[in-house]
Amino acid sequence: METIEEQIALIERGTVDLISKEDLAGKLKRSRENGVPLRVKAGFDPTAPDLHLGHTVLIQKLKHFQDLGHHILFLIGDFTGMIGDPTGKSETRKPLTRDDVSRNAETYKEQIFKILDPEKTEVVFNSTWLNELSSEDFIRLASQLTVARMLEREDFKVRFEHQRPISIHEFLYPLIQGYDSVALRADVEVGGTDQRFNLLMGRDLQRVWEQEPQVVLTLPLLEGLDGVNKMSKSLGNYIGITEGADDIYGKVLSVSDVLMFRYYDLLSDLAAAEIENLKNEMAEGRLHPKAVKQQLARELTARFHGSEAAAKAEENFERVFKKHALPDEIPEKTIKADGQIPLPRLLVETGMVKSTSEARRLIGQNAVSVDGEKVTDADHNQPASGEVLLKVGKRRFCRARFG
RNA sequence: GGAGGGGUUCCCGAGCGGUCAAAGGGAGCAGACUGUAAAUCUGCCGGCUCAGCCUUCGGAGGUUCGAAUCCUCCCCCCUCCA
Repeated sequence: METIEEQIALIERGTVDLISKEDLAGKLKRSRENGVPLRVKAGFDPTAPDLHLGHTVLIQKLKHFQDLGHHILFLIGDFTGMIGDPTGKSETRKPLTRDDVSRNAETYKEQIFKILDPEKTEVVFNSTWLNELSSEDFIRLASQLTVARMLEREDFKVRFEHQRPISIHEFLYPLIQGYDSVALRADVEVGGTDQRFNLLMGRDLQRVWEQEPQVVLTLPLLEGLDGVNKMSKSLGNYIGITEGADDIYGKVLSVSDVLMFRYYDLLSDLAAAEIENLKNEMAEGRLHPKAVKQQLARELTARFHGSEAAAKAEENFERVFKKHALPDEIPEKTIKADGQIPLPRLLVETGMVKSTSEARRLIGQNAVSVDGEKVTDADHNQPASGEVLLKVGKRRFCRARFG
């Protein structure tokens, strides 16, 4: 069994803030003594059930706690979802229906249980207790904090200074998130660095309710594939954890060398020393950057698809991009046509391009081949018999069968 | 309640009666180069039966030979004053 120090080391790894280590040590010690696991809370937005690697930074951390025997409270903010975490530009969201919420919750479970142990994870919804609060309760809650305290939050402060609007309800978000910790009697809350203020709010409110303040842990936001913006679905720079093995593998490999080590630090299960070692070997020219990246791609692909699928994805990748051969699985489409069919139309019907205009452009750009032969004439008519192999760009393949 | 500023193609943002499918940037796509990297360079980037045609500039009407550009009404967003 791990010593308290070893537990702290694992928990602390990769974190930006740990408030505070003393509190954590105290809680771990007490947990050990009376055999009661710590209650570890993390909140998630009910509207984005498509998890990507950015979310897994946090989930991996929860896994660490779980591995140490603690209890995970996976909170779905179906109530707070109505407000939306203030960013200054987001509007109040449309309330989700009960059906939406439960559907999204199922999707969450499907995904997080690829990493977390369902037996040791409790999924909770904050509407459960928040819907019970009366207007009076809300006013009492709001009376606990001052406007000045709220304005300490970076986002509010900046907007206030620039005389940009802050809606009253936006103040409620941190309050409510903090109150969730009270309701759940959380010992620890984990979140992104952008959540620091909200997480600390939990400590303040727990003190008001005469609970021991939770330990706050923040984790860095993972950069997306572009290496600049944070990974997010709306920016399209993400690797979804439900994506296929080939896609995950390919996307990891397309990441820049600088970003690669960021991913190593935040996502890999390798010990910090091993990562350091890889970095040195590469710097000294003993390891090719691509080999290092491939190792990461294998690890992450294997996490969601198993090592066998990861190995296969690597094989596929090498075959398609290095030897310019075909992937082992090519989507097939049956196309209705008699005699012949204009090539742009064929490309649209197979779903490889959005419009005939786009098809014409791509043909003009030397990006289209039929049965391995480049076609450069946009008015080309394809004889519609048997089947043909279509290729657009480097990675779009389709086998069209005429029927 | 009063005053003012806006809504343009995926995003930001120019345009302010014809030369506008609409500058510029970003994103995206393709080609070159590579390690499918990154960076860089080049091209594309509304649709179609594609040297031509059709549909776009918050919505609906109107003026005009001609409107994203002018007028009217409506919807929405923002700022300031109260």
